[in-house]
Amino acid sequence: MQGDKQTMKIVKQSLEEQAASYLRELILNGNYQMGQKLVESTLAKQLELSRSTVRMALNTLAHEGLVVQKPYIGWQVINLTESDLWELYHLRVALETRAAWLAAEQITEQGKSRLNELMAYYLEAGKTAKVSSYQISKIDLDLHTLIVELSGNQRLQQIYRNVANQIRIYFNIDHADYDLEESALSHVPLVQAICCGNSEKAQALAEENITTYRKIEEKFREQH
Amino acid sequence: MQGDKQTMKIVKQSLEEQAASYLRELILNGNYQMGQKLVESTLAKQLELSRSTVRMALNTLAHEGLVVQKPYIGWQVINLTESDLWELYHLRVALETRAAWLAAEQITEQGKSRLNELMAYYLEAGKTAKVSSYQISKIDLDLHTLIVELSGNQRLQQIYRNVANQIRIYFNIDHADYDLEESALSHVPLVQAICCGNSEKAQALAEENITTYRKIEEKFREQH
DNA sequence: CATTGCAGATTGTCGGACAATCGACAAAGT
DNA sequence: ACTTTGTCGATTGTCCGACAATCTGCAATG
Repeated sequence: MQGDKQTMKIVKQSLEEQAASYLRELILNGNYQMGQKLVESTLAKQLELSRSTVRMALNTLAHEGLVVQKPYIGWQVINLTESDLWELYHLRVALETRAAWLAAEQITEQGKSRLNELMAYYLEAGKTAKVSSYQISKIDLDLHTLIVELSGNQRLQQIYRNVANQIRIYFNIDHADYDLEESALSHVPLVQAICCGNSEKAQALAEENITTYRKIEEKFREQH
Repeated sequence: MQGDKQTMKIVKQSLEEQAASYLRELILNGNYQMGQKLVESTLAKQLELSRSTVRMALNTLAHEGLVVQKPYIGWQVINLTESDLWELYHLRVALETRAAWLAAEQITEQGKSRLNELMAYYLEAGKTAKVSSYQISKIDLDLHTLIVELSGNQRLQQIYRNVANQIRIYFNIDHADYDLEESALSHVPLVQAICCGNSEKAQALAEENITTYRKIEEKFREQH
């Protein structure tokens, strides 16, 4: 009634969406192993939903690339291969470079503050110590996700989210140590370029920035 | 039994897939208008399938961006707005530039011949006369689709297909005349760069090439 | 030892049922 | 006249149960 916003928020989520979100989190948090079988009827009992609803949720996750469906055999959590990582890496390059360009092109004051805030948090965290690649990838993805968000392109954002989620699955099983501070520092020029509205430079830096992650891809190749 | 390949091909497509393909073609060929309502029960009768199966097919098309679903209201063919075209345009840039880079990076003899073959057909068709944007977009998309295919990145290919399909919907209602020959000629340097394995140049040319299509986007803006 | 055939498990598809929600219009109240 | 409320039809959301189609593994067969 007053000027304040009403904080009341009605959650309107279909059961299918809720089931999909639930399973998505389980997969992303590593509760399921890569390639693990998911049986419709079993999940239906666990979630106390009908098989149809579970099936639709799995369908959604399949479209997001988190699970795969083999006809008459079943669903299973995606099993990332070497070539999958290669594909995801190049998709990231394609999407993030354009996102950085767009973000720089139309950056606002609000956007700048959000970027700098997250960057500051990133740098602060970097001072602590070496951490697992899981955490480094999380905070790194947060920053890149923000850049994608600032691109203002919802379709790009949606696709990027799916790509990023698939990458997160891999980082769940990679527990090597990386230097978080070095990672944080390498993002500073990119953030600056975006805030300055220098789109060409932002694009180039974004590409260069991801290229450093190629090390991880190569490391994967050695292991297999 | 002999050395020849057996041409026997068992079609193994679920009813859902068949329904999705059928509806997809209807939408892409302009049999439905943008924003038209699609009723599950009506389609189920038409296709002689159960509502569940139709629903799953519509779900697939929704993930592809061809239809949208509003809870408790229904499904409808996507209604492309100005901002949708803007999003799609930049997605094309992001995907195609990387695809061109990748294609040039790993082009094979077979790839070269396929490219040159299609390019020759393109140039030949260009000599005929002015044609509608529908046809020009079709043959143009064919070429770009081939480049994306030659990138060897299946995920990129999949996403590009969805983006291209959404763009095709718009070209169904844009019947202005364009110069096909000019369009064909503008692609020659790109094809050459890819065949020469000059990835950086191919990337730059791909971006420049799509930029010419910005005219269409601007034209759309004027109309609305 | 290779092939065949069978049984169990799981998915693919269907039809029906009922609740939940939406849009629109009529009815009621001020 | 205007707003609010109630109602109704249409459509989707969800569930259930049933059966066919298919895959896997293993036993039976030759």
